[in-house]
Amino acid sequence: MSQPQRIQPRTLKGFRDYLPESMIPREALIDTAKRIYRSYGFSPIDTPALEYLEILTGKGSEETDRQLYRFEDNGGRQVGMRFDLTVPLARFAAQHIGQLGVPFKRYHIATVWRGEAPQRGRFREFMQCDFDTIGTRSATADIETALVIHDLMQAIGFSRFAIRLNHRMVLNGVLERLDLLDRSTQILRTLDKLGKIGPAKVADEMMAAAGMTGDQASEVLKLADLHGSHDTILSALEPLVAGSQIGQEGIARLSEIVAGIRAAGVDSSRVILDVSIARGLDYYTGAIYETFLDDLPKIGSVCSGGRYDNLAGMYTNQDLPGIGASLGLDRLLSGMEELGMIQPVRTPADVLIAYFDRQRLHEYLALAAKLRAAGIGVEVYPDAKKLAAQLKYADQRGFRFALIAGSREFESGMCQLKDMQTGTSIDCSLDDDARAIITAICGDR
RNA sequence: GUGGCUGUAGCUCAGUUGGCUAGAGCAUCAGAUUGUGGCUAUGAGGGUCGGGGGUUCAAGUCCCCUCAGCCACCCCA
Repeated sequence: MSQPQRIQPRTLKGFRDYLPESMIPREALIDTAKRIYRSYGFSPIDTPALEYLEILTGKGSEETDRQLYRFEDNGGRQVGMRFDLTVPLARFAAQHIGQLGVPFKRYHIATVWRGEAPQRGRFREFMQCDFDTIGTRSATADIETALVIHDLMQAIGFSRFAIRLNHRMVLNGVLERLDLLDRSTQILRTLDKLGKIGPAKVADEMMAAAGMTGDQASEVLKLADLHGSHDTILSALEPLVAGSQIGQEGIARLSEIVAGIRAAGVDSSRVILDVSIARGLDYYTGAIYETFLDDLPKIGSVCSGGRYDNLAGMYTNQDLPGIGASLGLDRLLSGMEELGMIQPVRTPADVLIAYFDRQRLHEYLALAAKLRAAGIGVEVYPDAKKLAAQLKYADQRGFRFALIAGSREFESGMCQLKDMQTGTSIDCSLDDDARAIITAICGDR
């Protein structure tokens, strides 16, 4: 008799399992995002994980094409796994916009795949939480994008964060004045590293990689020296874009957005005009957003996005401008963990009913049903093990309450509701549809 | 894709210039008069030392390859 050949249980590089203790906060975050998106009228959509390869390739840089998971399906078709949610949105919009009408607001929370080198907080399979408004150039949509980010961050539980706002037209205005517009992609990508490598190295790289003169580099870097109130920065920008109509328009647009955000009641310290953020992606054409945590600036932006014109030009003649942003779910979760914002809970239920008295299973099941009907999560322990073991189980999983009812309790019509955190228990009547238990639990919320 | 660092139990690690059946803490499970968890002692399970090859009388330890993780570049969420 030979031992059966065991297969080593393992996951692919850059792919992960999620245990309950990480999945519970993850789902909570996703639920919060959905709630906020929906509160602004964004509707959910979904698209296939697999697309025809031609849909996905050639949309970003060479780099993104290289990172695309691609293969031939069983029918001999060349297919690829979606790399982000924006390209599928473009295809989706080109295909369905006739039925949807504009403006169209959607959110899309789904998994995407990129075959790049994994690092901390970077994986080959990860989730994006996008929301976008397409079919309008209105500044209202730009304002609303910032408001969604703001509300979302607050709903998640952050008070110390800042949304950094910029406009590509301002950047392009500066480049136009310096006659550098033809190299904007390279220059902006370099500028985007400012927070990481500092102005001196950015200047070096601008001269080396984009062939700029030292004067040109320092002109561009003046953007980074602008600090202060929104009005201060906006007026300081004027000379930097002098003579550029694009730049003028960008400034006008930026001030319109800032004014709108303020009118909606957002504390102005939450929105910072940072005309040095550029975002690496070429397709942004207007407002750009990045969101940083005051307490963890080095983890980078946790919610980013911007305006792009001509989203679906590759697929349709219809003119579809849009704006949107994406919550960096994994980055945010690791940040929250670092800040101690995540409770170590391994159960979604509130109460564990101990299976105490072997004869009383049906009473336990009936009681559980009553509590569930009141919206309380309840687990009935499956085995009539000794109470200590069941309480230990409740403790380790993070149940907030244990409900203890043996023959003694049933005889008196009462049960013990034990608060696992404090260790104290209160007696609750079992009569009247367990009303007493329900108020004791819900009153605690 | 390029470069650097790392890889011993589920987790954090020890393991002397290569030398007998590879250890600890935490975690897990079991039991300590079968009605009360977190603390305390007790016991048990769990490792082909990431995998493969080589050098050697002898490899967790040295060499090569490979896989995986971390860091930087690149890019990005």
